[in-house]
Amino acid sequence: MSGGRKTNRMTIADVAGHAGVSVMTVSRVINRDSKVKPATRTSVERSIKTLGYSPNVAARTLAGGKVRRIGLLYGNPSSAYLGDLLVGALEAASDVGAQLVVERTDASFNAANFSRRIEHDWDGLIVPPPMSDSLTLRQLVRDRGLPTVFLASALDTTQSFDIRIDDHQAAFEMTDMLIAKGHKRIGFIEGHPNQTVSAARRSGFEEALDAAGLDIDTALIEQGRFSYRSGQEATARLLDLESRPTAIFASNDDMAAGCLAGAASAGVCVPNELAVAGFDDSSIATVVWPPLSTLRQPVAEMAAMAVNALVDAGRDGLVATTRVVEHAVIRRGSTGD
Amino acid sequence: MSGGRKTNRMTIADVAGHAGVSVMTVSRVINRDSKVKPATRTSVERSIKTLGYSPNVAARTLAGGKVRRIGLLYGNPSSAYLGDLLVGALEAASDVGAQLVVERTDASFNAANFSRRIEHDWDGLIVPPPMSDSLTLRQLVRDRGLPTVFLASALDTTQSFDIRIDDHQAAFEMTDMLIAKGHKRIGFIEGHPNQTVSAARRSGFEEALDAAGLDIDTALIEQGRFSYRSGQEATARLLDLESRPTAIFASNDDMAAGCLAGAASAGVCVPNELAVAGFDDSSIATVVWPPLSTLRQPVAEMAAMAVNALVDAGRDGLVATTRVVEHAVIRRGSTGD
DNA sequence: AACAATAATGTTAACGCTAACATTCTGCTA
DNA sequence: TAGCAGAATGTTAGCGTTAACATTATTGTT
Repeated sequence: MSGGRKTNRMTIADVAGHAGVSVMTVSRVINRDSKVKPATRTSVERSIKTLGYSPNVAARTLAGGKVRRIGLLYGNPSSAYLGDLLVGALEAASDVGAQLVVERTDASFNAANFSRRIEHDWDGLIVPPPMSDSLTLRQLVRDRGLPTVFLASALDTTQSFDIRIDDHQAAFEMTDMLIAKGHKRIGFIEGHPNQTVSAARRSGFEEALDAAGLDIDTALIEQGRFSYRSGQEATARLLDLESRPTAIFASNDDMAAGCLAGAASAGVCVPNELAVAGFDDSSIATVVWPPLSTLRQPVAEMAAMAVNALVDAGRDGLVATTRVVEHAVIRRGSTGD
Repeated sequence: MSGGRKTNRMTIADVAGHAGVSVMTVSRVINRDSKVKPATRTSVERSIKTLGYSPNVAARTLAGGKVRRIGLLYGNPSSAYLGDLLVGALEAASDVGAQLVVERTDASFNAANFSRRIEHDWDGLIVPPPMSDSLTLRQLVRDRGLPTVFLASALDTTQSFDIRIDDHQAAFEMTDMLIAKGHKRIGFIEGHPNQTVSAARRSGFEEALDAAGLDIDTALIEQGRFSYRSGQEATARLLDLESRPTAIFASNDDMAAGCLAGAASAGVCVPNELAVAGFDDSSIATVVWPPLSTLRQPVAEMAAMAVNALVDAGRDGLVATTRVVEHAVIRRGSTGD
């Protein structure tokens, strides 16, 4: 058996030896201390990679007197997202030896209880949707001075640190792709009215039509709520129209999946008679048939960025900015690709 | 306020001073070591209470040489599971001051590279499905003496530490529920032939029919692969039969969702003309319409149990056992509840 | 009463890391 | 080219706790 209590896990000393520097230099690299020569930093980073080293949280906490605890609010019902999010955050956290503390919260979070958590449990916070659209929450963390990263909100703010994709542009590109395939009557299922990304995606859709010289027919635009059911119902209505759309662009994958079901029960064959596109590239996209063409946002990377931003900001606090990351149009069977 | 992280918290030494004993005696009291005179124990406990002392998790884990770093293999494509799993594991880990290290692995994992990780990166390992069915992996970790918990495998082994539900019994109960609703012709969509739970679930299904005095009609049993598509296709075949089933029990929720789609395109109304049941209570279950009746396994708790088992076992290694946890039949719209 | 056992307690050295200070390089001035 | 400021790196000393071993009480035995 493993008997020996002395596990030979990599320590900072091993890395130091491998890189031919002192442990302190390694520590500086890990902690993003500025006073390290780029060449040294690179070499140390290579050693870290080679040896598969990752810092020991307990030791850092003990020695540093600090706690690098990052809270992550979750409660996303369409929670394929959650898996990706956690994986990305966890990987980044383990690289820098931070601890991830997850917390379930619904929209009606309790501000008092929340304050206590801020006080005692978190040194930083990551807020994914739908909570990232909460102005109350944004205000609260700003007041309390808690470094916080908001994910995937289309809120137009310069007061907080946000990481998101360009939803407008993304929707534009997806619509453009459909137009390029020859579709002229494209249905659109809008997202939940409470979430800021909904409007951004819709405006991207409309701009693309406009740019292609196509009319914006409001009869083809249905209000959804980001749920499978709402997508299914919206589709039923769209397929009931005098002149049916030949494509439907749903504002998320859940609704696109609902759309597929709606098409099936209306006896409409996807993608031959109807092209369907989703948004998010969540796990549901490849679980349905045909697999959904959709728009990928790099959820895991965004989470990793959030962790790194918080860790980097440790000393000086987070500077309010919005980082817009790359998205990608993913073509799959539902649009005949 | 929250700025002052350098708290003058009580340490074990303060308690020792106050009680007039050595730090080690205090440590023994805290750790419930038997070899402490009752009088001493009482006195130390009083001092602890008086001073409001509570042990420092970081220092304990550092000094204790217990399991600190727990690997978690992921790569489950139907990854609503992943979110739950990570949340459960993360919560438990943060309670005991353990560190979670996630790692993506596909079935064709590289044994050599894996060994290195065992050597350096993990003190314990959690293996969810589908990897938990890998005999190769089981052998590997056993050889290397790495404490490992396998989740949700129906593999019949006494050699490793497993946490799972009773798939056979669970499938039995679900089937029984359908029978109780008056269904006499129940279709069954079996899981992927590579995964051990598939057979367990099928045998539970068959036993329930048997117990109710119903025939086992092999025409009503379709082979699936745990995917939406396979569920959809199996359903198409089942609904094509001379005498259709009035209910279909799919071995997981993905296939049940596919079943819903298959029913819709065949113009069969769920639940009026066909009851549908799934298995797992994954997030897809409540995302589709009607929401799926399904069988819940407490994924988050199982993950938490795994973390705790690994931490507890730190000293003496994990004793091979199988822990069977409670499942529950969840009734929702797809069976008319 | 003297002496093993055994129980109870104490001492010392890690655990892996970082703060604070110490030292050694750079590049650049005069 | 000596000399110096500042950048880069190194050294030392803990952080609070427990493992392992060392020592001292206590008990029972003859």
